[in-house]
Amino acid sequence: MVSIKDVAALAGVSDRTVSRVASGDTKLLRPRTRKKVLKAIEELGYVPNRAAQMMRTSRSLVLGLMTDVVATTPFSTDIVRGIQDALESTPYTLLTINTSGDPAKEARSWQTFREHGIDGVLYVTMFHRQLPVTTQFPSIPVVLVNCSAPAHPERPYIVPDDYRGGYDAAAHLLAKGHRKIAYVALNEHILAADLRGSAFLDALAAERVEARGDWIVPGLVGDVFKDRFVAFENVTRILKQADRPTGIVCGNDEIALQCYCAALELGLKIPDDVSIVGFDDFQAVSNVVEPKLTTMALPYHEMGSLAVETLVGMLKGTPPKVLHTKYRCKLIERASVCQQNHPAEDTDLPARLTIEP
Amino acid sequence: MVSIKDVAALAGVSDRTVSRVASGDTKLLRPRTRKKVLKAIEELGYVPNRAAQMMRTSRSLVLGLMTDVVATTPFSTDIVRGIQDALESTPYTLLTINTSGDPAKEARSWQTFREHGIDGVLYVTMFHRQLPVTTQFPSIPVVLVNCSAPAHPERPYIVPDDYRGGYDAAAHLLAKGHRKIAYVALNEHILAADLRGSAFLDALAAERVEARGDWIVPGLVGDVFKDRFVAFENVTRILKQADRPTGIVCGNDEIALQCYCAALELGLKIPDDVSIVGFDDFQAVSNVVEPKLTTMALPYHEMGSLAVETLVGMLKGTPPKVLHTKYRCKLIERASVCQQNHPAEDTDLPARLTIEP
DNA sequence: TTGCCAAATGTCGACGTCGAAATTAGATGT
DNA sequence: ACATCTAATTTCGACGTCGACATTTGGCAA
Repeated sequence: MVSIKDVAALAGVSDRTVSRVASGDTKLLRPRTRKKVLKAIEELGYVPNRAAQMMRTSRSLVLGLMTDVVATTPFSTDIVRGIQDALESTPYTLLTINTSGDPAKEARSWQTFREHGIDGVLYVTMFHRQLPVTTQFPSIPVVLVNCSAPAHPERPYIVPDDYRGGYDAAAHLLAKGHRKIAYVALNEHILAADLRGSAFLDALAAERVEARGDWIVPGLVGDVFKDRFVAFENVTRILKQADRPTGIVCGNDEIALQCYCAALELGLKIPDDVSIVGFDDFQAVSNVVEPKLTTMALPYHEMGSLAVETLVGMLKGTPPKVLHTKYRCKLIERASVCQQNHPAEDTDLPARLTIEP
Repeated sequence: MVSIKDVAALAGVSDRTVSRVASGDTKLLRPRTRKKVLKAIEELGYVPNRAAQMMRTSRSLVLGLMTDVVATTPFSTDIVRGIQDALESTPYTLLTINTSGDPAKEARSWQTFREHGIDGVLYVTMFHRQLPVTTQFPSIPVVLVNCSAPAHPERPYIVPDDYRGGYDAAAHLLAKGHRKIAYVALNEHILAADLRGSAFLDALAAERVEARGDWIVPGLVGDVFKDRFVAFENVTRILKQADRPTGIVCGNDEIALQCYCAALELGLKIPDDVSIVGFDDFQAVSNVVEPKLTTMALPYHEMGSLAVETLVGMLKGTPPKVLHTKYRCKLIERASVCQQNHPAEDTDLPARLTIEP
């Protein structure tokens, strides 16, 4: 391994001078010396040794990415992409560990991070959720992404605004004139399901539209990670009714995909007979189905970038401006929703609606 | 930072003894001493310092994962999962860098790896492809995954057997009695498209089944990473013909999804009117569409594991048993293919077929 | 009890880097 | 030419660990 000393010998200067050149310490260096050293570095193919730097400075310039299954799962890979993209403009590198959601493995991972002298950690979960109070964090900077830790209010976190996203998804159908709207929910064990579900109800209530109980059905059942899709059956049943909804809000894009299958198999046209709104903008589905899916995009990429920005800021000593961020979702309008000119008899609204602004 | 010396002081032994305990060097240690040191380690929360270890031993116990976009793309995340799972049983950790396919970034990444004293590298591509001859590798152990480097025949690689997969996919439909089979191809710029495509033709030829030119259509067009799906239009056109195929082999599962949309919209039943075989077993699609998709699974997880095994072996000094591995694909039978009892008039086969075994 | 040997533990130094402090080179003014 | 001052460079040492080697300990046979 070629070290700073080899370079120094070749360039005819002291090792300390080489160190200065290598770390871009331009101020106290004569251009002539600098050039001489640069040439020697080039010639020998010298690369600084991070381990040695770290021993000296006790900073590793490595960040830890701890995920449950995010990094290996299709859905939230955009968080990772956002993180990596943002890391580009920093001196940090990323050490990735996947815990598979196993607490024992998580404990071991923290230890590994400590061994590596990780400067800070991005703790990312696949589903938007609250961490159990038992979750412990070591005393290094950590930014939570897609999850919050009620037991650790001092830890910054970044989550999507699922409530608002759910609200806006329903509102979109309402704005397009739909009044008969079904909702196919995510797995009830997920926080996002709760948020989006109650937002759906609130959005309908705000417009004085009835939320029919038999039109609110689960799309996924069973334990998280072992759940089963049931959207197809449930939606098929609903769409077979003579009086069927003209629009469906789905808990995610896979559920929307099952709705597509159900609707199409029944000979219904999308969006004319049924309009469908997805959630997640999971491109492998949303941009492939025909007609293309209108869906609520989760701001994963931005969340990842913001997380890096926040963490790097903390490492510089700048506390985050906003400790807890709820990132807004964005509706991606494609072709699965149409304007609904609902005939009078379809709208079963209280008269007072007419005096609404 | 609590070091080996602090522990030594507390336990009343020399630092060297602590070092031995910490590295699990059981042989030359009295159990009593060991226990004493272990207690001190526990008490102080000592964690070995990898940077120091590395300086001493000049091995980092870190592997580099260099990807083009794999880690951030839904399709081949199983490779990463396979890698991470296999890493579990080794002392290695993973430093991840994503090059976005940018050669400049790739060069920088190699440098970063060198700085970190990476012991070996897993070089993974999203698509099965051949690396251009311009691709350079530094002189450390590297295992290529999902790609090969004709210019570097000494480098081990692990790729899927796309040809055989394509062959078996077509053979499956043939075995089920289908004789009128269409093929919707991947983007022609991808190596896998080539392999699977020619395998399709060979499989049909082997059974003396005609491969109709107008039933072989692209499913994706445009530059890789910027391509556009055209399977829907193309398949719709084919399925509208009076004489239409009873089975379709698809270049991947997303193309299969477009076939679903096309077939269902035309009022055709899957699998009774059209049987469909996908490729990739991209679960977010294959296990969600209704009926569930029969598809050729790429052995991504196994490829990742084998890559780690190979690399770790190389680091131990064991050269890989097999330098270049083609991993077999596996057909996942679900519900999108049915037995086809083709009437005599449908088969337009040369008479000599009757004398085939 | 002594002597011997293997087992157990200790001492020392170097890995590559950079902070602090010390030294030298170069510029400026007289 | 010389003093003075700043800019540029060098010297020195320590970070935590473990390999090589040195030393001590404990057990056991004579």
